[in-house]
Amino acid sequence: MTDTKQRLLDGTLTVLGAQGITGVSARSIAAAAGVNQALVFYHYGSLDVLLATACREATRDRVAAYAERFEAVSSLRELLRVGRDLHAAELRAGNVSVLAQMLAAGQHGGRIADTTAEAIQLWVDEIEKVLDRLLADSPVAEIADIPGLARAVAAAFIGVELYEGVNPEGADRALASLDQLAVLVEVVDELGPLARRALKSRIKKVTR
Amino acid sequence: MTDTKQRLLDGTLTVLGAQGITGVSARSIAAAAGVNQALVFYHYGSLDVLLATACREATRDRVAAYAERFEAVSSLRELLRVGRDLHAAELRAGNVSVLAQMLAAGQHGGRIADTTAEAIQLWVDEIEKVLDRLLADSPVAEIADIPGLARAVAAAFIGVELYEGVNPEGADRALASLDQLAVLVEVVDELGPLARRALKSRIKKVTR
DNA sequence: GTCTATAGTAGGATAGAC
DNA sequence: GTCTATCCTACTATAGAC
Repeated sequence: MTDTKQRLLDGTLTVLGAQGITGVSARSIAAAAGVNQALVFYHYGSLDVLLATACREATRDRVAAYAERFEAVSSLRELLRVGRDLHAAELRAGNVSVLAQMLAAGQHGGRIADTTAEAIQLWVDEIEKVLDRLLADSPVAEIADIPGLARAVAAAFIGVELYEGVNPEGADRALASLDQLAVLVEVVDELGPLARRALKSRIKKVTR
Repeated sequence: MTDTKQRLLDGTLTVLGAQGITGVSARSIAAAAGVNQALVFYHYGSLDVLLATACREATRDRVAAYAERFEAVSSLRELLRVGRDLHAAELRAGNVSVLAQMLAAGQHGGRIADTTAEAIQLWVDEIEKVLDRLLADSPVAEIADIPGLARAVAAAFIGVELYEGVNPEGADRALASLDQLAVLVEVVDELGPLARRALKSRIKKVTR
């Protein structure tokens, strides 16, 4: 990967973070990268390809950077904790909501949509592994589709990232309330075997 | 409200739904509205104002249209049901994710950000009323900040709307898993007074 | 209120010198 | 690989006729 190609990828993330998808252009990206505008097309052929590549690489990097922390997660509250740390770190780095911006841009098919779906899947896979591990013995696993739950968690996280952009206090409050809720989930999950058996039988009755 | 002003508002929603925020321009909106491009500026002064107005009005309309259904909700599963119906109806109408598109566009302050925050608040207020009612006697109310929870629900819903755009099957699966999860919540919520008291005391212990 | 016309600007993309 | 220069298109916004 030549220096310029990489600078263009970095520049893409910079612009997405600083101005959002509406601020993206070959010129704005090249300016952020400190290179000539024509090089966007020389190296990537089109803006779409550059955007898609930047999204894919950035997501791969972030997922890899957080893989260890995901592996160490041993409760739902910790999973939320990792999510909040991730959120805070991205905020500081200015890389906020790159995925969210790409999602908005990719609502109508095409390369951007495909790439964004793949990028989200990288996160979903990580979350799914964690949920599999955490919920294996839980009543939750009896009734809920874990891969579906992982998708819900990823989508919800992206929604909060976007919400943060227009209402930081509201987003913090939302995350705090989820943390409080996670306490309840853990308490339920730590019920003794007797209560748990009662719970499972009730679940069976309701879902039958 | 003159006919043309209204047509421009409708046209704005059409373009946002069909092409997303990146497809928005005075020309594309005027074309969708079937009016002259210059009228955008005659009636609204700028694109930003038109976008903000359209978002505000559209959200007001949708919230008003669903107010009755929200009032009738008597369980978390029903709340989710209303959300899914809303989601499906907007999908069919092509009005999908107008709020999500505006959120993406409003990530960096300005009129769009303010208007979007206000629009989301309209949904949050409705959700909060429902949660207040549903969770009044629940252990959840003991520990969780209901307004915060309402914000989390609204943000998560928007995230799923966006996810739907790039992965419809994934989004459906996510919503289905939440429905399954809601069963668990209801079962817990319907525990007898004895079990509930035990739960509350455990919660006190954990949160102390 | 609505139209045409247009000034001025920004952006995608390419050609060709170096 | 990188640069300048440029073409062409699309956009915002305004002026002025009707």
